[in-house]
Amino acid sequence: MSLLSDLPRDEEKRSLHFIEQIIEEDNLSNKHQGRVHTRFPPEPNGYLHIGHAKSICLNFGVAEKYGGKCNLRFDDTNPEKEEEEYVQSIMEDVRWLGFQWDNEPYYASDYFQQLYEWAVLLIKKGVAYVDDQPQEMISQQRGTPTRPGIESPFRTRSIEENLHLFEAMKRGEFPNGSRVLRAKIDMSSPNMHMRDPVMYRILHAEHHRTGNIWKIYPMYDFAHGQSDYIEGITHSLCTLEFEVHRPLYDWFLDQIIETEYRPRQIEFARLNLSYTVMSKRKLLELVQKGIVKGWDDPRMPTIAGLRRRGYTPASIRNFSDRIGVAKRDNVIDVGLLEFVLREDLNKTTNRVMAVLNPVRLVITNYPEGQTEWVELENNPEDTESGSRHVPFGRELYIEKDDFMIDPPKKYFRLAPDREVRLKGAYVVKAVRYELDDKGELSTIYGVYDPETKSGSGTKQPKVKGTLHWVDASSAVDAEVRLYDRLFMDEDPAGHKDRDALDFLNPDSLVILKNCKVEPSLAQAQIGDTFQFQRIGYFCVDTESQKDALVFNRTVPLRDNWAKLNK
RNA sequence: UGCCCGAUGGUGUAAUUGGCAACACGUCUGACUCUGGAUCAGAAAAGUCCAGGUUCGAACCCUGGUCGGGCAACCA
Repeated sequence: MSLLSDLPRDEEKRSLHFIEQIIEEDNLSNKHQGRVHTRFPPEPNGYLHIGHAKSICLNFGVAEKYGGKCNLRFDDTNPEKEEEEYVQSIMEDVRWLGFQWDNEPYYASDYFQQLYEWAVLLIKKGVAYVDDQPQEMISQQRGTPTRPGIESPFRTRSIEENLHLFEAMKRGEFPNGSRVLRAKIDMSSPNMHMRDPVMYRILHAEHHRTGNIWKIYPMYDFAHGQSDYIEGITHSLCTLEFEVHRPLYDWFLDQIIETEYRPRQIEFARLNLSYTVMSKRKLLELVQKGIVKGWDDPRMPTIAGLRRRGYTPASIRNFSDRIGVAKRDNVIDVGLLEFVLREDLNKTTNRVMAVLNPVRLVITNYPEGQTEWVELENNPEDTESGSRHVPFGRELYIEKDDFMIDPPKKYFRLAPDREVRLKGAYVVKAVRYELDDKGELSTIYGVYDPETKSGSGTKQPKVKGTLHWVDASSAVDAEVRLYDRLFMDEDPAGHKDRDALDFLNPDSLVILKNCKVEPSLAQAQIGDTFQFQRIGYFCVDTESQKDALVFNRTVPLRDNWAKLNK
């Protein structure tokens, strides 16, 4: 009978977060005739980040769950900060995450005329007035949280004068900052936002959509609720810092609404991620100071950065799902983000062989000049993925870390007189090694057992370790960029006396130029993702070229050996 | 020292709205493994910010504190 019983079984069992509870109560009481309409309202003044992703998943997710709609609305009421470039990137990011907004994108700027008319209405009702005072004066008169404000001398202006002045403001007859339109509410309200808030300011600036038509622009508070109202939004979800704005949101709506319908603002806690910063201001600073290479630098928590890093839309949606929605401040361990990423990539990406820090391994009893093609599974987690053939020869590259002259106990890899399995090929034993003039390991010499070929069916010796390798004669060179967290502090922006930039991780990017990858990777396209066997997940960077491959490390594999040695 | 909001294992989120505090990540064992990955089995870890009260029974209701966050842009 109820909507509840229409939900799929597993959804039904899962407990509802507080916003879903509100929606279901509204549906039960038929508040909006069962209608659910949300919106994601970014200001186009920067790139979207993982925190926005939470909001996107929430707004679109809730709409989808209850058979409703979700609008994309650009909150573009401040022409001085907003740009078309950001509009484009935001649309791209939302689509990439896998969401489809209802209709065309909406813009608060589409409502400028309507908003203006409502402002005139408020003046006529005697609840808005033009203030001629300079900004500093108005700010002074506002008082403090603990001391009431005082009323502006222009507060009692006649309606006619207000109308004329506001008209003149609109016509552009006054310079920036010379006058504002204010709501006449209560200068002694304990809520600072109710102390005659500014509704309109004069801005002789070019707007990215309306050009130079408007000389006055509405403030957020005078635009947002009305925009929601115009679009028929039922549940207007925003972050906690807008909680104190809610009385004002409702007050403006009270002035203009004649219908029973009205949107409701509901606040939830924004996402905080450990070891990173999330404010647009800080992110912009990282870009402008050249600490990262741009908004889409793979170390950035922006959607664009995560995408370039190799994150999948599904992993971000799962993440958003697992972190939940509540009202208490939170700091999510970045490890959770990495967990959902690996969870997704493990199931979906093909395994390939790549040696990041190569050292030569010569198999002395393998025929010189011979190459054989060994078969390797593409993805043991996905039976559909098939297999491929990879060349194997007398000279190979293996990982420097996979050989130790004097290994500790529990080291399962290659060492003098020790045997390991070369993945998909043979068991080899190291017999001797050479050092270069700097004392660095240069070549390992070993012997293989022809009887031990993978898949040959003969009974195999037990070896402790399996190594990845690349055939030296056919290996392809590649550059690999190892990314790590940008900050070494768990909460870089959370220190009163220190700047987040004090905690930068000097090793957040390590570039490896001499990597050897299996020949099939020569065909890899930008954006392709792989698991480099035993190392981690990697993707082809946007800067990669046909004969100058560049891979980004998306996230390393879990590594118990590394943990043991910590 | 005004107003608003919040407080549950290390982290995050639950608790059928007053009925044995659960799930996930992380941590630690062990099994398995031609990825020290994955998978599987198990363990430790909170007695719900504090103090009172109501109740047969309180994480949940009441009172008073404590701590944390937000609010004084012509930003959103």
